[in-house]
Amino acid sequence: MMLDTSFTSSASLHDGAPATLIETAYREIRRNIVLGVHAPGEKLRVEHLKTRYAVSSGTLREALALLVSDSLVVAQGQRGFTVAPMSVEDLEDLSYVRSLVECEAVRQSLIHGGDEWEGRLVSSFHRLSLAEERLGARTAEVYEEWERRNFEFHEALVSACASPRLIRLRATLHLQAERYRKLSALDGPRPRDVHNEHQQIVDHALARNADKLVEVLQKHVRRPVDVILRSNLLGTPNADKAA
Amino acid sequence: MMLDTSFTSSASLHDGAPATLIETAYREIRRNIVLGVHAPGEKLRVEHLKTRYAVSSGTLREALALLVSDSLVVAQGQRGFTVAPMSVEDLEDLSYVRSLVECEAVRQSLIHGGDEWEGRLVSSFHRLSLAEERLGARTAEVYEEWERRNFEFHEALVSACASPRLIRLRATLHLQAERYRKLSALDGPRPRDVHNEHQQIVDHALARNADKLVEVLQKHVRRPVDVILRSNLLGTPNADKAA
DNA sequence: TTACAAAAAAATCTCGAGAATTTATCGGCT
DNA sequence: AGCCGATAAATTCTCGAGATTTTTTTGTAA
Repeated sequence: MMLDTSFTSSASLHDGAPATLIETAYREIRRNIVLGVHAPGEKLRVEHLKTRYAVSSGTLREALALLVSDSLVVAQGQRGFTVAPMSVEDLEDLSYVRSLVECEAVRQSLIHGGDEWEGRLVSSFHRLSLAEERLGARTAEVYEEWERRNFEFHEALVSACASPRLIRLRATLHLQAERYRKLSALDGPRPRDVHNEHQQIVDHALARNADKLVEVLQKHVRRPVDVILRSNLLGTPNADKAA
Repeated sequence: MMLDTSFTSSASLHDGAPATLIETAYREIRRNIVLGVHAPGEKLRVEHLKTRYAVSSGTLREALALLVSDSLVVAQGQRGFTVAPMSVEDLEDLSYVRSLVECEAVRQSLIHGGDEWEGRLVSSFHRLSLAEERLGARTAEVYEEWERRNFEFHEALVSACASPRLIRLRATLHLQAERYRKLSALDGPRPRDVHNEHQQIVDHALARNADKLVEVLQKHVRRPVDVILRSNLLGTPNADKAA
């Protein structure tokens, strides 16, 4: 059958076998959740989605189950599936855990990384920079390509970490942050700042300066929190507390 | 229908709705994987398992998908499901990540924990101690009850941590370690030592001595590694290196 | 004897329909 | 008017059979 998935270079989670309908549906739904087509908190009714994604209920349920393991969908027995809600609290929590995991992974990567690792890092940074220059276009395709290369850059950064678990965990958390990142990009898109941060990351990494690197990385991870808090996107529950 | 699951007090993952067949199958299979009924690396053929667990293929597939998110089962598209392999490397990796997560969660718990938290901790420790005294019996029921209370104890320890994600992550990792813990219990079961460690954990926690607590906890988490390495359980790949 | 290729068997993946449960609607009562 | 229970609709959960793919077996040739 071989559906055209147009996912030739996607180095994403749960890959290795993009040939099943489950996998295809999984990716498509995940993409639509990240893009906001399926809003946070929205109920994902199997009966409706099966027509949208042109698969049977069983297939769809399995795809949704995969999304549950990514924490992008929540399932409550006998009451169906729901898009994972977004909130300031969740973003805080996510950023906190990300910071913990990402920083530790980077430290390990710095210890074990050799020449090939540096090569991968520089290479992915270069490709990311190229995508950054095209961000002015503001089309969905361009943004998604940037997002993909951003993922690959951060993956390369920790790729010398000796712990497969930590690497996988980092990837999952990175994916969860994507929705928030996209939200924060709506407000103050300062690609220049982001580029500078990435540049600093590379520099400190190549200089093997772990403490400086972690410092920048922490700020980098927390950036969406600050942006979203400041712009008051997302209903801040205690926004009226200032009164 | 309401099958008798005999899981009355199980405070486990993916709970909240144990009323579906998927959930029931999920728990049963998980239990059998942890108990070693389904050996590491073993292929989980849906056609065979559907008779064993008396559910249809679709239901079984969904239950297996849930186990994939627990990292107890690995799925490779178009080639079915397999019990996650066990190895010294994996144990090292798991213990490393567990140590990272568990220690951070405990530190947070120590910061935020109040009187109710101390109450939960003392209470769960007491119940765990009671179960420890019965461990001489060496029956499966007694061991499983101990394992359950051990889980609850460690959960209570981090229960004041403000990060839901970190708490859930800890629980997942704890579950993954269960197979190795059971294996290490086969060799040198020194319940007295384990009890002492738990006692120290409680003492340092109540004394709010974070550094000491983390120190003990790290040793505690790494214990199975030492035991399994020493007894040479699991095929140590370079065991013949000593020759 | 070993290697290679085609056929057979087994297993997975996929589907649509039926049973059980939850949610919404409507009528009656205080 | 507002609340509560019964009926109806919608949705989820579950199943077994059929289509694809993978694995094993078998036969043939070098």
